[in-house]
Amino acid sequence: MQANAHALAARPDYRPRTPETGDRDELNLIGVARSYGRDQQIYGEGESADFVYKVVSGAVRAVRGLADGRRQIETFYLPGDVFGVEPGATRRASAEALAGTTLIVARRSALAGDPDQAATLWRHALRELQRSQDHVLTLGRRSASERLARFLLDLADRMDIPVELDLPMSRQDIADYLGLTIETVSRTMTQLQGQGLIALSGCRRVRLVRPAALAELCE
Amino acid sequence: MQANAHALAARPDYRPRTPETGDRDELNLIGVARSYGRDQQIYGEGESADFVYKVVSGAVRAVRGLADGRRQIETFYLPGDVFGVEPGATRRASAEALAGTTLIVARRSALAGDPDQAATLWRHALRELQRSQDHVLTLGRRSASERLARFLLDLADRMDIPVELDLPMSRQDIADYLGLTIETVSRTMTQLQGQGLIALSGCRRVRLVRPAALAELCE
DNA sequence: CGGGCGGTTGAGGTCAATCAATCAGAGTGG
DNA sequence: CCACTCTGATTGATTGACCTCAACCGCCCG
Repeated sequence: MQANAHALAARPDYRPRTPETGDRDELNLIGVARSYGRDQQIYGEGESADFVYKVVSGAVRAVRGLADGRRQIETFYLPGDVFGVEPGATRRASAEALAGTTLIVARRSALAGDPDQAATLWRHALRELQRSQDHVLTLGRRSASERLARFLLDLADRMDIPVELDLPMSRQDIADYLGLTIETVSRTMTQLQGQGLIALSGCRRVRLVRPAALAELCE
Repeated sequence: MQANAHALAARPDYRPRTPETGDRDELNLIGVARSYGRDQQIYGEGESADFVYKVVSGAVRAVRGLADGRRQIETFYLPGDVFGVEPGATRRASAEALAGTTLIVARRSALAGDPDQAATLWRHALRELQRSQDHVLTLGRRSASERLARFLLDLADRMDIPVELDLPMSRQDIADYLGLTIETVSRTMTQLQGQGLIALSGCRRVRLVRPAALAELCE
């Protein structure tokens, strides 16, 4: 259970992504808390989309798979994030806990009535759209090191931890998020370390030594 | 001016993208019509986001540029599509007409009052999120030929033209949308033609000869 | 006929993928 | 405490898909 589970304060940053939106706003989701273990599925592709979720602690990945086994992680959800709103009635991706994770679960239909909650849900969805569009830019036009630099900065920003971060996901997850292979992620990580931009202590613990230089990498 | 400017009928398809959402719903945007010439900018990155738009005829690209000149097209807007809703107060991408294009323009603030229009706007945004997520999957995990096949099928589906389609965009636009170079797009196009999957008559006119085989390509 | 623009084709280079081996850490059991 | 194993991460060697640079083509228009 971490301190900054939600209500992250707005703050200046070397790479502010959404200066005009302030920061994530609170959705006081009325629902029950549920806990999930490592790699436990929260819902699967094709299931009916009856619930929305809010991350209290832990982290979640949204995954889509191709028939031949290729896998793309669409996004990671961190504490404070709301997810599970779909355009249609069924899930377009599956959601899986990265580690011990607790969520608040609410019926989607229960939110439609409250205009306040509906508006907040709307803002969350637009922010997810924004994220997805950033992701498109990253996958379409960036090199491996640019992708990784961006990923680390983004994660640090979202977790509200300026320099020292504990990756909640495996190398494979990072690879599937960035459209790379696990080997390339690993190589690029050590390469960034060699350039003195980051420092690794154990494969999950990353210190951003020169965040400004990292930011420069992805312009 | 084409026949199917909006209100595309729901119909079975070899690759239905959103069976449960039916098809795009009508937003009777109250506003003025405006016309734009080829490559004319509708709005630019960083400008304030006061208006929303609906495509009546023609087509629009949403573009983001990196400092070194790399360009990513986030999406194309076709007749019936609504665009211009942003998470924040400023534009995150610029919008440019592909050819002669007419739009309906409305103040965003004017829509907030009408709950009906707000709900439709909400659905459009969710659909755009879905598109963006499909785009992520395409860019992250697909080969050049898979990307192109998917692009052509998607376009045919959206324009409601089963097999014979007139591309409203240049090779460069396609390349910037698919995260490829113009040369690779060109080569892949002739390769698909060589395999008998498509037929080109002039570089803008494409006939999907074996759409099922194309669909198979992207599984 | 010549020029310009968008598209195609070709040759060679590069970056990330693939294939394969090794390493590090966590957990288990003797 | 020390093997032993299992899983995830790293490193190395090679391949291959796409990019880069460059020439050429075809069409439109003056």
